Amino acid sequence: MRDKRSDALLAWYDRQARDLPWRAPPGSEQAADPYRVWLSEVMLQQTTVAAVKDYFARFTEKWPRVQDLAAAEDAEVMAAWAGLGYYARARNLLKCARVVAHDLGGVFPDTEDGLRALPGIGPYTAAAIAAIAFQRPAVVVDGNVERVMSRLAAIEVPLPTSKPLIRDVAAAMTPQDRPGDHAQAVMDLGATICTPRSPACILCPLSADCAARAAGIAADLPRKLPKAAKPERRGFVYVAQRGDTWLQETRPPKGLLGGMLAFPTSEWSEDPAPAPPFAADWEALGDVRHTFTHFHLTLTVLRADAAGNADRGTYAPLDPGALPTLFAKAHRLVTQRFAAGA
DNA sequence: GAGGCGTGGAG
DNA sequence: TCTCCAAGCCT
Repeated sequence: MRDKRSDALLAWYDRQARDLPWRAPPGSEQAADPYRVWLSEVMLQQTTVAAVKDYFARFTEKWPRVQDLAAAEDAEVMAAWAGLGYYARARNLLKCARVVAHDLGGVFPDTEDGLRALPGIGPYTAAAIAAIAFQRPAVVVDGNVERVMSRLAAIEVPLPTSKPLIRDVAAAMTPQDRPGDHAQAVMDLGATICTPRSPACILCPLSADCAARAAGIAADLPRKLPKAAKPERRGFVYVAQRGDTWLQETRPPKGLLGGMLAFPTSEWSEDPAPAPPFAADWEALGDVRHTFTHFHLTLTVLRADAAGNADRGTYAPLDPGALPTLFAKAHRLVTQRFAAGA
C-alpha cells in the first residue's frame, strides 16, 4: 500500500532531482555505487552539498574503489579531508574502508544492521545507504526529514523530544518501492523548498497535505530548545621557520582536530600560559579568530626563526592544504607578513 | 543522554 | 558582527 504523499513527492523528484555526482538518476535501472553513496553520506554529515562537492571529486579521483582508500596512508587521507571539518569522520572513514576491504572482501553490507556495525555509520547513514544503494525500505531520518515531517504533521513538540513521533510519520510515508529515491526526494525537498528559514510552500508538491502550512506556522517548525552560549578561549600558536621548512606536528589521534597537521600551540583556556616549543625571540604577528562547535577561540600568532631544537614537532616543508582551517588562518597571517619561504 | 566535535554561507 | 545552521556519530 502506497502513501499518496510519497507518490506526489516522487513525481516531483522525477522532474526536479538535483544532479549530484554520487547519485543514480531518478528511477534509474542502474543502482548507485555503494562506495560512492557511503563516501558521500559520510561527507554530507552536518555538511552542505556545496562544501562536499570538490572533496568528493578529489577523493573518488584519488581513490576510485574502497580498496584504494583502504590502502592509503592515514596522513594522506587526513590531508585530503583538511578543511571539511569533523575530522573524526575521516578517521572513521579510513577504519571503515579497511574493515570493508580486508574483512568483507571489498563489499559493503547490504542491510541496515550490517552497515550500522561499521565505524562512522550511525542510524541515519545506515538507513540512507541501505535505501539508496540497496533498495531497502529503510526509514531514513536526518535533519531534512525532521523538518519536513514536523511541518507535514504540524508537530509543535520541540526537538529532540519529538524524534520518535517524527520517525513514525516518516515510516508511514516510506514506500516499499523506490525507497532510495524517496529518501533523496525528501532531502532535495528539504534543501530546496522546505528550507529552515523561508520555506517556498508555493512550490511544494506536498503543500496541500501540510498541516503546518494550513496553520500558517511552517516557518516556525520544527521547534528547538535554545542553545547554550559559546564560551571564549584564548591561546598561543607558534610558527617556527628554518629555511624552507616549518615546525609542524600531528595532533593527538582523539579530540579536537585529532590526527590533523598543526603548528604547536599552548593550552586553550580563559587565561592560557605561554608554551613555546623552544626559547627564542618570538614575535607577535597578530591574532586569528576561529569558532568551533562549542567555543570561540582567539590565538595569538607568534613567529620565530628556528634557533634551537624544538621539544615537539618536526621541521619539514609545509603542505598548507593539509592544515585544518584554524591553522590555515595562522599560516596565512604569517605568509602575509613574510614573503613565502623567507 | 548530554556534550564533544568544524566549517563556511546565509540572513 | 553575530546567530543559526547542513544528509550525525561517538562516548
